[in-house]
Amino acid sequence: MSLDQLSQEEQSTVLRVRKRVIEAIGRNMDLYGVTLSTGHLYGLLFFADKPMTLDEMGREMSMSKTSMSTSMRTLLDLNMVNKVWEKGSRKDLYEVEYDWYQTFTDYFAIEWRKAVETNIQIIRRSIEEISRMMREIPEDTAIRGVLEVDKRKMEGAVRYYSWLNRLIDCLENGDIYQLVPKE
Amino acid sequence: MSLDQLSQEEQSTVLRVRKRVIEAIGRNMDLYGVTLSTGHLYGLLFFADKPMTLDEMGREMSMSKTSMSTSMRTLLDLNMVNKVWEKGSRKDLYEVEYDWYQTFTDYFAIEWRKAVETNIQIIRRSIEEISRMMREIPEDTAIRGVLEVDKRKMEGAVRYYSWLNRLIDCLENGDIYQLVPKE
DNA sequence: TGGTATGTACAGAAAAAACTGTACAAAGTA
DNA sequence: TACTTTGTACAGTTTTTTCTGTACATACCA
Repeated sequence: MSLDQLSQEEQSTVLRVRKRVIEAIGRNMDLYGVTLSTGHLYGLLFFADKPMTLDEMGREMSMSKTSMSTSMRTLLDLNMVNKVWEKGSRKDLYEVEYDWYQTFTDYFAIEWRKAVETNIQIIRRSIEEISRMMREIPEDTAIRGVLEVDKRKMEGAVRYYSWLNRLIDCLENGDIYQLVPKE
Repeated sequence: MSLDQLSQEEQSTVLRVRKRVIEAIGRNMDLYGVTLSTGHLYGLLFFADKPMTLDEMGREMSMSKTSMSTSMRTLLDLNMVNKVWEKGSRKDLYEVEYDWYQTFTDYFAIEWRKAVETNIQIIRRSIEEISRMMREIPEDTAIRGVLEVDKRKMEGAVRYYSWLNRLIDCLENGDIYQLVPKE
């Protein structure tokens, strides 16, 4: 059901309400590391009654096509919007992922998982290196103590990262809903 | 145990290993919305053997004191570092919060909670407004359909936010460790 | 109380990021 | 095949953010 079937006054009423919500959603999308204007684009798409093309968005947003294109790329990479295929149309169509639980999960599965994996690898390698050094150093020397402390700190970090990994697993496989049901 | 008890060579070895880890930690701190250089400062503090003052950090970091001051403020606000009081010293002392589980929880309790609360309030108010409008509009009109759809979308959002709120509760009260034990 | 050390506010400079317009590549259509 | 249409790469511009240095407020000390 499209907006242009409505009277001028009705349209502006609906748009005013939407705008406030779009603003609110967009403003907090920096938690996902996306730009305010990308957030607005997302909000626009959230209220769209059907998948939209870049041109349609441009009509409502006063943004360059290039900007919109890169914004959509960002949102696609985060699985926050989906590309929809419609035969007969050459244009790309976008629609928001309305399953926000999934969106939340994907964000962690994508961004946080990536960070965790890199860090865990770097730290493990560093622990290895330190252990190797320690084997070649006599006991009760100053450097041994320093290495010991550093190593312990890094081991703590690895333990935390492994927990975070398991937490993300629980998001992905849905176990989290046992503890925190959708309602 | 301080580094300057060690030989030049030993020091450089330790510093090389640390630097790689600091780099890794700092690079991914953008997930918490903090700057790369703030991340480096955090990393420096992570390996420090005792709470540090701004001047001590300045000696190792080549950053202006102002920058460091604001960085520390940011990290304090996120509960990622703590201010330590040591009598006899006029200087502020900072040390990292080594409980990273707590750090993770606090981040959500602070940043995400804030976003959720604002959005939930704005959306609830908008739902109210729409409901009020609908009561004054005859059935089976075009605008009613539009309002209906918008309302349903917003109700979905509220449901998600309430879930997120409960998830953050579970982080704060520790219930999360039933599902994902620290090990 | 005056003197000194310490952290931060503020304004301006530097750096980074976001945005735009053009030019082009890719893919569909006749 | 030539002709469109559509999305994106890229370089340059604008905007935003981060960083710095100075000036100042605060708190401690003698």
